[in-house]
Amino acid sequence: MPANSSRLSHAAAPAGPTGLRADARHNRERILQAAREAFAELGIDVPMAAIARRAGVGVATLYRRFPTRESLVTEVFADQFAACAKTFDDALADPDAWRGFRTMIEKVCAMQVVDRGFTAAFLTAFPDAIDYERERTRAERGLTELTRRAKAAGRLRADFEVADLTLVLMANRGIASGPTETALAASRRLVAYLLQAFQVDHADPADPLPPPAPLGLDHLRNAQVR
Amino acid sequence: MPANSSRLSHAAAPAGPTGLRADARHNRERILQAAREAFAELGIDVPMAAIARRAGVGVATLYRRFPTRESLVTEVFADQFAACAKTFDDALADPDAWRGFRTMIEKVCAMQVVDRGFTAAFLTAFPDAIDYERERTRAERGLTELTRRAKAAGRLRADFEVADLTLVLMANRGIASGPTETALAASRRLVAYLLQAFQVDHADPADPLPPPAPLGLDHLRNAQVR
DNA sequence: ACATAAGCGGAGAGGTGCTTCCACTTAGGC
DNA sequence: GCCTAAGTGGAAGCACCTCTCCGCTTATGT
Repeated sequence: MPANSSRLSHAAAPAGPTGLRADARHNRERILQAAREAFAELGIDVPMAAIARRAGVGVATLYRRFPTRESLVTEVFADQFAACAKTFDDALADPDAWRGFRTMIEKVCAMQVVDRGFTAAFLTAFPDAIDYERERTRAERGLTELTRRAKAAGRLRADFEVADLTLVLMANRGIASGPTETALAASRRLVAYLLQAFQVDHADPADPLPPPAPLGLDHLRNAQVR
Repeated sequence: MPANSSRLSHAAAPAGPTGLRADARHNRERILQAAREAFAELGIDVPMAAIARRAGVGVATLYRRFPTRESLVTEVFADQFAACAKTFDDALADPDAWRGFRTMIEKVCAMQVVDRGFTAAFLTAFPDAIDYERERTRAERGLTELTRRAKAAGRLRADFEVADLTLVLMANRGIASGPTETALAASRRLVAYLLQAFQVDHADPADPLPPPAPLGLDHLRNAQVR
């Protein structure tokens, strides 16, 4: 690749961020699809080779396109993020503050169970993936607002903290093993219990909650749960 | 080792199950101690070599004494089991059925958080470790009785299922990452919420729980949570 | 059609953990 | 003190995963 620019007609192509050859672009898609499936089924730790095999390409191709596991995960869960963000927006748009709050929790927890690795990707988040950072801030803002509104509507107990949402996600994560159907049923029941406990008329002044743990969404990082 | 039994005075020794040479017995203790620490700090997946190093013995020694990781875990968590069993007994002995039920949950959850790998050992349980099986049956019986009594006392909601206790443990397991102090605080708060939801006066007939997931204590097996 | 850069796959280097083998050391009964 | 079986540690054989290098293939503009 000499700096000599006498003829650059060749490498021109679509020039955009997707300036890939047609076949390469196609392969990229296949890899993403394969990774999506593999992550969902086996968790984010699946060997890169397994993804490559499933995609029908060599490992080298995989690595060329996504130099790090992180970059692959980031890309794969991009739309999952979008879905998650949409969930927040929907919740915020709901005129019934409590219903918004409630369905938000229910939906996110279901997502978490159905697609293993989603949480890991979203919250465990590789610290330096910029987009994640942005999304997370956005998420945190939405959650705060949802909480505020649900309290204002007089349905959410006053001693509920935004950090408790992290608590829910972490707890729900513990549920996400075993066959999806079972896990989903378990998750639904757990969430139902928790939502009942979160309602204002269930707070018992004679029996106050222990202080909230200092948990931010980023505390799901050290995912070492086994 | 010729079958010739002309002089068997040698290999006699204490003959009991602990018929080990003094130094070997000593090493065995050191291994157990090291394993206990390692499991608690790093989880049950710590490399065998790490345990050996910490114990100041060679890997071979470790493997000779505990041919499988399972056998080591079984041995290490034996007393932890005893503690757990005692918790059940205490709970059953409490004249206040609800208090018994409640403190049982609180204590077990705390144990689960403080000593990672405890759950894994106890519930994930290697299917064939006989003692575990027995302990688990015993545990299940105790839990059933505790549940029954708490309901009879009119404090525990009627639609609570014994399987929900598994739910609590699984949820709590999701909490157990991060520094112990934080995890403990989080766990305490989660448990408090759940206990409130479990009380009879919080059940809302207009808003029934989703059906319980078919979870037995043994469903914590496929521990792949990450 | 052809030249050329882009793309490709597989082999293999390097790292980590599990488990076994084997030559050496040592406890402990005589 | 001596002898022997019991015990020991480290090295080596596997298996698995990550990531890179390199010679071959193929799309694509002219």
